[in-house]
Amino acid sequence: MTNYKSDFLRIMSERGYIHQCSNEEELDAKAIDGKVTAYVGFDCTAKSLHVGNLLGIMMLRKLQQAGHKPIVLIGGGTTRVGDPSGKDDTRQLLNDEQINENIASIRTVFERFLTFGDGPTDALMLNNADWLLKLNYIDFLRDYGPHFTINRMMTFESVKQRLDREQPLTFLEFNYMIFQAYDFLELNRQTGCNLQMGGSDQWGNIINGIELGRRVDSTELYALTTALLTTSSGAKMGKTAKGAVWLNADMLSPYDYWQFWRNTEDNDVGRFLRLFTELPLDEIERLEKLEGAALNDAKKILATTACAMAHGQEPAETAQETARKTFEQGTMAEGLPTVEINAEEFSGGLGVLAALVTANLAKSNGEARRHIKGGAVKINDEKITDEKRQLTGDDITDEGVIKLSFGKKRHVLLRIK
RNA sequence: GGAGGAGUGCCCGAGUGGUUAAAGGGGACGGGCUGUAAACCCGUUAGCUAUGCUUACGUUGGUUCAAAUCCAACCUCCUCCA
Repeated sequence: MTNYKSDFLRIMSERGYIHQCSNEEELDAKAIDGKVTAYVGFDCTAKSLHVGNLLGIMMLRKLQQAGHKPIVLIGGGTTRVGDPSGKDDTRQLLNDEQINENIASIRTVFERFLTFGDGPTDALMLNNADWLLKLNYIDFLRDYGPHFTINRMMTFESVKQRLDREQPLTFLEFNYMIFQAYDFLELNRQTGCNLQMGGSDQWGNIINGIELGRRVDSTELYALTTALLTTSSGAKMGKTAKGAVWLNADMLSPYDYWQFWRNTEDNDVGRFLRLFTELPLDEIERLEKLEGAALNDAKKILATTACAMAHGQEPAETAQETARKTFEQGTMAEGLPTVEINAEEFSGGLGVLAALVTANLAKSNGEARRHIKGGAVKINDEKITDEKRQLTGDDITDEGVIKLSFGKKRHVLLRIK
C-alpha cells in the first residue's frame, strides 16, 4: 500500500481496513487539507446489526477519530423495496412500523461507537426514506436514467457473475444500484459528503455513485472499501450456533458476544485485533506473536476489548470473569446467561428436553433427545443419559439455580421464580 | 407468441413406481484429540403425546394397493427462435 500522508488513510491502511480505494492520492490530500465527510449504508431489516456490519461501523469511528465527519445512512427507503441481493427467497417486505422500530433499536449501537450531535465532526444519522420515497418515477428516470448505460453496468462484476451463473437479475435489482448511486449524490448535495465506504461487494455500486456525481454535479466523490470479512479458514464471519452475532445486548448477551471473539481462530487474532480493537499497533504485534496456548491470552484481550466497545467496560469484564470461572476453574459462574422459569411450570418437575428447548439450547425436543444420546448434555456439570430425566427442587444448587450445559461451551443457568 | 429444459431437505446435488425421511458432498451441531483454536477422526443433521404417528421432493388435482418418481392444469426460472 501507498504511504498515506493523512492520519485517516494512514491509520486505515496500517490497521488493514483498506481493500480498494478510488483516487487515493486525491482523497489523501483532501483528508489533510480539510474535513472529509463519509458515509456507510446500513440495512434495517432486523432489530440489530451484527458483526458483519462492524467493519463499517469501525470505519466511521476511525474517520471521526481522525477529525472528520461520519454519516450513518439507514436504508429505510431501500428496505421498503427489499434488497434483492439475498435473492433466493423474495424477502418479505417490512412495514413502516417494523422499519421504524428497527431503526430505533439499531441507533443505540451506533451511539456506543460514534459521537452524534451538531458539531463539525459529530456523526449524523440519516435515512434514505426521506428522499427516496418522494421520488417521482418519470422525473427520476429523465434526470438520472441517461447517466447509466446498460453497457457499462454489464461490466460490473456483480452483474457479470450473476449473468455468467445464469442467475436471474431483476430490474428491481438494477434499480437498487441506481438508488444507491443516487443516495451518494443526495448526501453530497445535503451535507457535502464526498466519500462512501463499504465492503468490497459494494465497490460497483459506489463507483456508480461517483460517476453520477461527476456527470450531474461535476463533483469529485471517492470510494473506499474493505475486504469482506471471513475467517482464515474461509468461513463467513458472524454465525454461531444460535445464529447471527448480534450487536444489541438484548439479542445476544455480552457473555455470548465475548465468547464469539474468544473463539477466534489462531490465524485471525492479529488481524481482528487491528480491525476491532484500538490497542496500539506495537502491542498487537507482540500479542499476535504469542504461540500455542499462550495465544489464548491474546484472544481474551481481543474478546474483552471488543466486548467493551460494544457493551461497555463493565459487562465485558464480567463476561471475562464468568468465562474464567466456567472454563478455567470449572465452577459455577453467576454471570452465565440466565433463563427464568415460572415456579408453576417447575413445580411438577420439568423434563430435561423441555428445559433445553426453553433455554434455547436446542430447537426441538428431538434435537435435545439426540444430543442427550450423544452425551452432550449436563445438569450441574454431571452428564445425563436419561432423556426422561426431570428437573426437580433437588437439582437447585446453593446458588439457587440449575446449570444446564450443552456441549462444552454453551451453558445456561435456570432460575426458578 | 413458438420450441426445448429445469424446480428435491440449510445449500449444492443424486434419485424417474414400492426396501426413500430420500445417495453423495458442503455447511452446521455434538463427541474425541487439544489450548474454549485450526487440522484430523467419529457421530448427528424433519416434527411429535414416539417399538407408533404426522408432515416433506414448485402448487393443485388425478391414476395406482403403492408416487419425489406416471398424468393434467397452474406458477416460477433458464435456453433457443419470433
